Amino acid sequence: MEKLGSWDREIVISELAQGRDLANELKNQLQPPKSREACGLLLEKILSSYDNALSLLNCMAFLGEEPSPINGLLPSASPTSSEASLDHVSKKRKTLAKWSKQVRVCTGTGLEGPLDDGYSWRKYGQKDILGAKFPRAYYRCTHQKTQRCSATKQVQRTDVDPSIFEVTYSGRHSCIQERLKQKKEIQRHEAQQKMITLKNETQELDTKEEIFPPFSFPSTPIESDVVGNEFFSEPVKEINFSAGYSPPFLSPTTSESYFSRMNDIGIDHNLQTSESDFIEIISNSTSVTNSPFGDLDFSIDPSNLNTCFSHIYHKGNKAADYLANVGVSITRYKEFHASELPAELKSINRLEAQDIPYLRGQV
DNA sequence: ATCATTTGACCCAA
DNA sequence: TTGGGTCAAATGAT
Repeated sequence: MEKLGSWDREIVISELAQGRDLANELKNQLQPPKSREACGLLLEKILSSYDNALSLLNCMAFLGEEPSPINGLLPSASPTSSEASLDHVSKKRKTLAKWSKQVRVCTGTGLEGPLDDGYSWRKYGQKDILGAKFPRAYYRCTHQKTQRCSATKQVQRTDVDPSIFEVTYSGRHSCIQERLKQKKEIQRHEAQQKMITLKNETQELDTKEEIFPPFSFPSTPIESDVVGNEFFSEPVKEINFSAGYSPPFLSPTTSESYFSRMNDIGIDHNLQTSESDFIEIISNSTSVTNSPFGDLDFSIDPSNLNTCFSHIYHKGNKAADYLANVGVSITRYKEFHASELPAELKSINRLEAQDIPYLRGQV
């Protein structure tokens, strides 16, 4: 009988943590109140995050000794738990585990709602169901043939509330996208842990800056070591991209450390978009642009950028050095805050090492 | 040309 | 026999 694997645990923890973070973000959005759309979108993401976590827990409960339905989730009527736990039907084709969840469609946001669950599916059928207003659609994993992935799902609009879809999953993914997804979830969790560590380190650095004021040359071996080792020479983790998957222009390591460091600098609460979304954006934009952070600047709220940049800029040499290394675009920032931009940055569109006064002589 | 979706036909368990 | 699930040819999209 299938047990709760470590990656399952990681994903559940990650989903719940994300839900918590999004809820916090929503709280911040409400004081002062922001757009209704932004709040609605956040609510959808929060609900989706909890849905995913609960689905996983429900699935695990179903596969385990005691199938106990979890709040809001509906274990499928077929196969029954007794059928699933008994193997005496050896002649019968082995029935796959099933689990359902209800997904609310978020209209007007451009999202496809229940169909976008992180996997790629191929529709292979649709049936009118007796007594149901809406037809049931049948999907199988896109990689069923190439990778023998047996995952399928059925999607049906509920009669009572057409904005809610019931999605019934059957079978587990055994394809590459599943493994990549697992890896991504684990990385996200690791990044969160790392963030906490780095935040603590930042507080130590803040204390040091009281001794070494901003915009001074690194004057001690200790400070240089901190800049060189802690900020820019982080060991590179190995990510193996399987055939058929094109790696992003920035390696996941780069993007991960980017956010870790952004958080390290202390601006995580000012970023409107979550770290995972950024990773998603980076991955998705590979075919569109070759420029690092090509479209990324448009994902950050300009008002937050203001805070980010002023915060980063005034943090001194380490932050400037860091920004120069990541090559952050400040086009968007300039559009909205040209008057507040430090003189050194006014004539440039992309922050480079030579744009940083303290680094100018070194490149 | 390739891949995805649509949809009527077919299969099979109940 | 019937309803639900799947197949596969036709069609559509890129």
